[in-house]
Amino acid sequence: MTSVKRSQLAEKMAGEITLSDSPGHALRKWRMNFEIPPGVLSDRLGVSPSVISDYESGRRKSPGTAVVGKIVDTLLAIDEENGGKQIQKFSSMLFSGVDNDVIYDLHEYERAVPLGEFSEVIGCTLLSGSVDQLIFGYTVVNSLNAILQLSSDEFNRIYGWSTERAVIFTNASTGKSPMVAIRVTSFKPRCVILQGIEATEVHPIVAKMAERDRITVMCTGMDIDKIVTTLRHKEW
Amino acid sequence: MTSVKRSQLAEKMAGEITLSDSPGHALRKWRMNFEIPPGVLSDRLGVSPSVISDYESGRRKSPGTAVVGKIVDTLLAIDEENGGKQIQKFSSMLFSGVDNDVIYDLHEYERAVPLGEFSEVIGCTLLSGSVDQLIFGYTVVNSLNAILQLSSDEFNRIYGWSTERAVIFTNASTGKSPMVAIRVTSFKPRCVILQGIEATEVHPIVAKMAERDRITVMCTGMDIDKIVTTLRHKEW
DNA sequence: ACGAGATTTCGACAGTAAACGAATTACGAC
DNA sequence: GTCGTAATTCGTTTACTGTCGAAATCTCGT
Repeated sequence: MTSVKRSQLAEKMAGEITLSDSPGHALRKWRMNFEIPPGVLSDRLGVSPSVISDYESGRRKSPGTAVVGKIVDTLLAIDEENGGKQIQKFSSMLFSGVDNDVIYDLHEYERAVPLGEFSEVIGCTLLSGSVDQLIFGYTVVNSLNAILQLSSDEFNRIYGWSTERAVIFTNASTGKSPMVAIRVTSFKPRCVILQGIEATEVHPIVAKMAERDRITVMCTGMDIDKIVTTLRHKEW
Repeated sequence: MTSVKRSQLAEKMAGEITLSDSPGHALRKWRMNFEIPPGVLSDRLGVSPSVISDYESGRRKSPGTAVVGKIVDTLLAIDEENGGKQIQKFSSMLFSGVDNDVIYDLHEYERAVPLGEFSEVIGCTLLSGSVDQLIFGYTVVNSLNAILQLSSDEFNRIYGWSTERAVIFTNASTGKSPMVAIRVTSFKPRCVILQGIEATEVHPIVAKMAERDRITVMCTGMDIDKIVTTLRHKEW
């Protein structure tokens, strides 16, 4: 399962390293935070131990994004194999109270994605509105109940960095509650996708509410894990 | 004034760009988010416009951290000059509800900093505990009142990424309230610094409470903006 | 205090990033 | 549709990254 925590932490680490005056020190700091010896890291990266040492000592003043990314990812991967203890430790610093339990996945694309294509790859049926628009990311909301109990401040977080996005509600029964949740807040996503439900099972009021906020509504029966895997790794 | 929002956003941007499969696209995305034309960016960076284009088109597959950092910083600088509209727009995504008003500054160092040196550069007088230890960062808390109203979840955020840090309370009167705030929570910083107060003005109970949690307490009369500037840019 | 293993330093080198500037193409305004 | 400005593409140069491997150095356990 793709972890929001993991990618948030990765982003924080990469950001800190990249902005640092001495990326080497930042790199070392994080490796030490994860309590991973240089040798283990270099093994996993398939490079000689001297490489790690060279970076950390600052011999390379401005390592490329590829290297930084690979190192960050490897640190996290090693930690995950050991039970994710450090990721756990840092997770309280991320995303305030809203985490995995509520948001199953949240992702921003680097360019505008045509909603038509997006919906196609996850097998959507159009219920209302137009598919002819662009989105920049998506959010998969896991538990509607949990969402309803969030403070408005926290709620806004499900919108990530742009409301030009699709919000996917898992295990919808009639689709009414998700639409109510959207209705009562001021931020409107471009598109709502109801997962785990057939077009015929959707409550008729859903289309009405959607039109009022000019939101496109679709449904899909595809398994949620398959959806997430597809959406995360798709090259648009 | 150093803005927490600004550096948080910078970190997010840099992280996203660094971890991206195509840093060029991420770079472009952010420049466009800020609505800054390539020419303006290149001017500000003092490079030819083709440089920007080359990065964004992906001719450089793995730009160095220095370049990414400079571009991110320049985008933010240009936005700030235009009133910080975009920074504002994105700030709701950062740091949940806790922001500038409460936390005046928050910073993590890349290596352990001796508390002795740290306290010396900001002109501290030791009141209780030992100066012979290491810290990894600091937090400047602006308004004690605001702090007291935070939820525990939010409160923990003042600890940043490690409790091995100094927490500086501005405009202390007797130092009692800050210590109470610390007392009632489970996370303990290594050191509390009371700003804007003389050693003789500190309430005697402060030392007692500090000993109980084994926290070093100091005070300083140095101006808070000077403190922040000093601490941010100091090379240890 | 010794030695094995881990870590760091450093010379070498191939490949690529960083930058320029000229040539080309795209985009608005009229 | 044409002109002018802005943006992109691309050839070229220089400097530095990315990597190795050998040698030097550090760090523990006994």
